[in-house]
Amino acid sequence: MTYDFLQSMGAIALGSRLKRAGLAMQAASQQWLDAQGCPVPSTHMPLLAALYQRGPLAVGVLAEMLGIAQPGVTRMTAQLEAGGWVMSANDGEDRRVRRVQLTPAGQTLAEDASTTLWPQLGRVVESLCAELDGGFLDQVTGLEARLEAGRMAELLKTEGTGS
Amino acid sequence: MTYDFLQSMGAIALGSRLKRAGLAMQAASQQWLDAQGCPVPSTHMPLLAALYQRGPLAVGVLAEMLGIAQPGVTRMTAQLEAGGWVMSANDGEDRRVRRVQLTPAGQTLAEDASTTLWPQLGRVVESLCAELDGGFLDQVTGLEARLEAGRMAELLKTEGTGS
DNA sequence: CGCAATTCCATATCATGATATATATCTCGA
DNA sequence: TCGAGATATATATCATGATATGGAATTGCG
Repeated sequence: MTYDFLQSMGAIALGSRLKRAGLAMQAASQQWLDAQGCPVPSTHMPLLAALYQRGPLAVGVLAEMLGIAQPGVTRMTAQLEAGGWVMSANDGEDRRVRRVQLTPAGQTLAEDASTTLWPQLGRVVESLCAELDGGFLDQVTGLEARLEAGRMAELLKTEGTGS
Repeated sequence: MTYDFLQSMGAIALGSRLKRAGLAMQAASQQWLDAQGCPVPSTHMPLLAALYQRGPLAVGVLAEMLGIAQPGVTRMTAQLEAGGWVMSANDGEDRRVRRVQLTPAGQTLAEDASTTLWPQLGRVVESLCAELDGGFLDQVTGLEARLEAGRMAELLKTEGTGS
C-alpha cells in the first residue's frame, strides 16, 4: 500500500496511523516470539517484566507502571494466571488489594526472556527506529512503510539466527 | 503517569505505546469535534474526505486508500449510511462491487469540514509534532507526555476559539 | 464509634484495529 | 458453454485499548 491519501490528509489521521503502526509492530513481535517458542503473547511481556524486576505488585500499581487502564491489568493477569505464569492473593494488610506475583514457571520464563528475547527485541526495534529520519510525521510514514514491507520481521530474523 | 518503566523496557513495548498514543489522539480529536458540533466520529473523517475528494468509491478502494482492512470499511460505511451521510449501490458493471458515495447531507458536512475542522485539526497536530525533538523513541515519549498532560486539547482550544 | 466518602478491583460494554471464512459474482480456459 | 479459480464484499470472531459502574474494604471525620 502507498500512504498517499493518508499523508495528504496531513495529520488528521495520525491517531489511526499510530494505532495501526503499533498493532503491526505487536503482530511482528508476536510472530517472532511464536517462532522462538515463547508461550505467552508479546503484550503480556511488559507485565511479566514488571513483576520480574519489582516482585509482587498490586493490580493498580501494575496499571500505573504499564500505562494501561486497570481493567486491562485485571484481564491480562487473569489470562496469565490461567496459563500458570502468575498467581495472586489478597493482601494481608488491605484486603481490597490483590497482589500479583510470578509463579515458579513464570519466574523461569521471565528469567530466560530477560536474557534473550527481550534484549533481542529491543535491539531490533531500536535498529528499526534508527533507520527513520526527518520530522515526526515523516518518521511515522517511514515506520509504516517499513512495517508493511516486513522490515521488522526481517530484522528479527537476522537477530534470531545470526546475532 | 510517568513512563519510567515503559521507557526502561526500551523498545519492547513500543507497539503498545504507539497504539495508546494514537488512541489518545483520537480521543482528544473526538472531544474537540463533539464540542464543535460535529455529528460524526473523528475516525470516520478520512473516509468522508476520501469520498469528498474522489467521488464514489468501491469498498476495496476505500480500504486501500485509508490503509485499513476491508471489514473495517464495511463497518464504517454501514454506520455512516445509518447516519445518512453516505449511500451506496451495487455497481452496474460488476455486481460484486458496492460503490459508496456521499449523500447531500454528507456532501455538505464534508464541504464544511474541509474548510474548517480538518485544516484546524491538521494545524494542531502539526504544532504538537513540531514540539517534539530528538530521535523517534524520544519523540514518542514526548508525544505520550504531552497527550497525557492534555496538550492536544489545549492546542485545540486555542485553535477553536482564537485562531 | 458509626457512617460517608474514598479506594481497589472486577465486571460489563464500547471502539476499532485485525484475521478467517462464507457468499456472490465474474473471468477465463478447455 | 461450463466449471474452476479469482475477486469483492459481508459476516463472525478475536485482541486490546478505553470508560462506566458496582461491590467490598478501608479511612476519616463528626
